[in-house]
Amino acid sequence: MSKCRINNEIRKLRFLSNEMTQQELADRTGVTRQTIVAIENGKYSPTLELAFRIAEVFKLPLEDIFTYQTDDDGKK
Amino acid sequence: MSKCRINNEIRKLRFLSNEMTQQELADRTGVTRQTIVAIENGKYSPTLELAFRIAEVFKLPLEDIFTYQTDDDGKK
DNA sequence: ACACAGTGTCAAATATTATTTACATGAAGT
DNA sequence: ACTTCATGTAAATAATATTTGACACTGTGT
Repeated sequence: MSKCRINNEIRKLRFLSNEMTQQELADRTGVTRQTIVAIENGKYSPTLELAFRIAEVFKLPLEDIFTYQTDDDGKK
Repeated sequence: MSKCRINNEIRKLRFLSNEMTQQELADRTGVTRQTIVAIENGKYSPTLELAFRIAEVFKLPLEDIFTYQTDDDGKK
């Protein structure tokens, strides 16, 4: 198919949320800090469930945090 | 925390999409039919990546297909 | 009766993601 | 210099998602 990737705004959103630390986001989503680090840095993408929990912390729709990039998405 | 679950409208959407079969959705998302069955029937939730691919097939935002139910979600 | 398409399920194997533990760096404060 | 805090990384392990292959059930058509 295509090399589609998932980007996320977690790091940005942490800082906009009163500079929330990785540890706090980890606590609030029920995972370890290392998991947050891995996701922020694109090591792998989270399960749908974790993605929803993160979205909930920031009180944003999931797609405001994670974006899926397709090839035909014509971004220049 | 809470027993939060992820529901999906895949089965419904397949029928609304010209009665697409599980096999066709599987082909279009690059997974096996068993994976689609398991997700439709709530055996487990897909990875974020697969969720995005499914959303793409139906040309709908991810959150129109998968919904996360929280305890405090809109309950009075 | 027979074949076939669509679906459900099950078990075992593989792939991917999550967790733990531990160590490292830089910035800020004492 | 020393400590604390936030962050990055790596390896081993646990947990979950996905695949493979098989078999069964129902409805439809021949």
